[in-house]
Amino acid sequence: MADTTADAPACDVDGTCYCPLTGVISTLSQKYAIQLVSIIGAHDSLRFAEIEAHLPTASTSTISKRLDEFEEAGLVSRTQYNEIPPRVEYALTKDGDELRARLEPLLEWAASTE
Amino acid sequence: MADTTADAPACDVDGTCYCPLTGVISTLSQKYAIQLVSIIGAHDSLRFAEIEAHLPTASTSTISKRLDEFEEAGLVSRTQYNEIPPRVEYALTKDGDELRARLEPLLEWAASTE
DNA sequence: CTCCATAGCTTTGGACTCCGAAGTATAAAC
DNA sequence: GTTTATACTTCGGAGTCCAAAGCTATGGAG
Repeated sequence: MADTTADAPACDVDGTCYCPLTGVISTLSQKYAIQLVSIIGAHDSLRFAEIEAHLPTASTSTISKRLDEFEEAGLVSRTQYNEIPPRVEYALTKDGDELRARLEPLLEWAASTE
Repeated sequence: MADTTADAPACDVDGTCYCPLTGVISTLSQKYAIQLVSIIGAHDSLRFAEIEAHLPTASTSTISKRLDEFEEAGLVSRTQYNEIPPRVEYALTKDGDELRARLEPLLEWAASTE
C-alpha cells in the first residue's frame, strides 16, 4: 500500500476522494448544521431569536458559530439593520439553497425512520 | 410568541420538527459519518483496515466509534469471521443503502464546489 | 437620572468528543 | 521465543459543545 509507484490515493473511492473532510461536508459534520440549513431554507429570512426558537436544544453560541461558518462558506447571507434594538436577518444564498435542496430528501427520510 | 395557548412547538417547520437532533441525523452530524456511509456503500463490503485507508485523516478510535453507532442504528452490518488473524467485514444494510442513496447527490455537489 | 427592556450576540468554566500513540488478544510462521 | 498479522481498546491531551451570565446600544418608565 505504501507503494511509491501509486498514483492514486487510497482514499479514492470510485474516482472521487472524500477523505480530507472537504469544505461543505466538514461544516455540515457539526452539530445542528444540517437542521440549520433546512430551517433557514424553510423561510425567506429569519432573525437570530427565531432560529433559536426553532432549535431550542442548541446553545446560543453554537448557533452563532454555525451561522458564522455558513456565512464564511457563502451559504448564508447576513443582513444587519442599524436600528435600536438591532435587527439582523439570515437567509440562504443561491448556493445555500442548492445545498438545502440536496438535504431535503435526507431529512424527509430521516423523519420517516423515527 | 410566548403565548401559553400555543399548541405547536416553535421548532415546527412547515409541519415537521427537526429540532431534537433526531436519530439518524444526530449520528450523521459527527465527524466522518457522512463519508463513512459513502465509502462503505461504494463497496460490497469492507474490512476495518480498508476503511482506515479510505479515511486516513480519521483516527482509529473515531472510525471504531462511528461503526458502532451505525451498527446500533441498523445502518451497517458487522460480520465477524473467527479466524486468526481475525477478519471482520462491514457492509451497509438495506436502510444504510437508502441513506447512502440520499447522501450521494449531496456529496457530488459538495465535490463540485471545491 | 436611574433602571429596565430589547436583540444579537460574546464570554466563561465545565462537560463531552476527537486526536495520535501505545497496548491487547490470538495463533501460526520463523 | 520472537515476529507477524488484524481489529480493535485505552490513554492523556486538545478541541467542541453546553448553560448561564455579560455586553452593546437606546428609548421609555418611574
